[in-house]
Amino acid sequence: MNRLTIGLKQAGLRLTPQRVAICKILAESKDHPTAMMIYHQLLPQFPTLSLATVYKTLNVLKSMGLVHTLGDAGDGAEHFDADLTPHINLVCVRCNSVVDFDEGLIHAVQQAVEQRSGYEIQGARIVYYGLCPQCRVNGTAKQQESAQ
Amino acid sequence: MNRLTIGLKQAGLRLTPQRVAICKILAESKDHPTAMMIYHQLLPQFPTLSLATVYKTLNVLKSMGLVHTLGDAGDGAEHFDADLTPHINLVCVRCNSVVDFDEGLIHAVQQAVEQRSGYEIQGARIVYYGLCPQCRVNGTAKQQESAQ
DNA sequence: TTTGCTTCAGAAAATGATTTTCCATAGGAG
DNA sequence: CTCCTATGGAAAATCATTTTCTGAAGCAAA
Repeated sequence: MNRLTIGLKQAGLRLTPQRVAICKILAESKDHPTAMMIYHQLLPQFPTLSLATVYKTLNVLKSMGLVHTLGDAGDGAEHFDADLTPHINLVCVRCNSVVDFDEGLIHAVQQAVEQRSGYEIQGARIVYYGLCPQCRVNGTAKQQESAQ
Repeated sequence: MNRLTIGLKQAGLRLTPQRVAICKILAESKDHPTAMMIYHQLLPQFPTLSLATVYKTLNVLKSMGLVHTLGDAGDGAEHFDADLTPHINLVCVRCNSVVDFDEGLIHAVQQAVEQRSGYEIQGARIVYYGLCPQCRVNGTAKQQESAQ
């Protein structure tokens, strides 16, 4: 029972096994999964699981503001992030990995933006993309040819 | 002849009228257009223009690093940004508008990230989303139902 | 428990953005 | 002028995501 399932319950939605499982993956994973990744991860456990169910649940969580979307990481699919604390995502353009990164300065940035722009800020998507340390070293051929 | 067309030429690509026109729109527009928006904007001028041509050109520019992509702004389509200087994009979740915002602090953020993460940073996507001042005031119904 | 209403998962079809394929042509090199 | 490659356009293909429809629970009230 984590923040996500509690949120669903408080909203009056049913805690079905599928939803609980999806929430669990989101809450525990550090790799910012896509709907497809969640689907495959749960298939052994729920052989009849439908991708539509995953998408529906993710959209519910998103519309409730319980998860954020990062946009695609070069693989053409939407990545989800259950970590709502302001943080930076580092995307490697070669291996398509996404990792979190904490940088205290961004709190100040958000404050400044909020005050100077007049926007009512609901969320942020701070993504830096480039080569991760590992791919910088490997330097040569692409590790995965990407899914484009 | 702007930075984009020069870039295409230097890469040995032909400066066709279509490409020049697409570059022109990218270089001049402030509203971070999608492929579809560019397509419609050019249709009067090039009645036989194909969406595929727009996408191909945009992908060329993107792979050359001459434009950035912002991810979708809530309308399910990729938005392009020809302004490569580090800046913030503010997305209004109600009217789907995208505006630039300058905040000096982000230079320091990027420096810090680069040094502490070990990543070779090639670009950034810094998007804050929420309600723009106008939509905060109007408060009620959606202004535009999306740009499809 | 039984009745009736509402929500949900799943399958399949639909949608819509983006990409690919194929072909005729325009431009440049020699 | 001739060859060769890059290009635009039309149409088909892809692929992620959404919608529709249906039957099966879950829940409330009697």
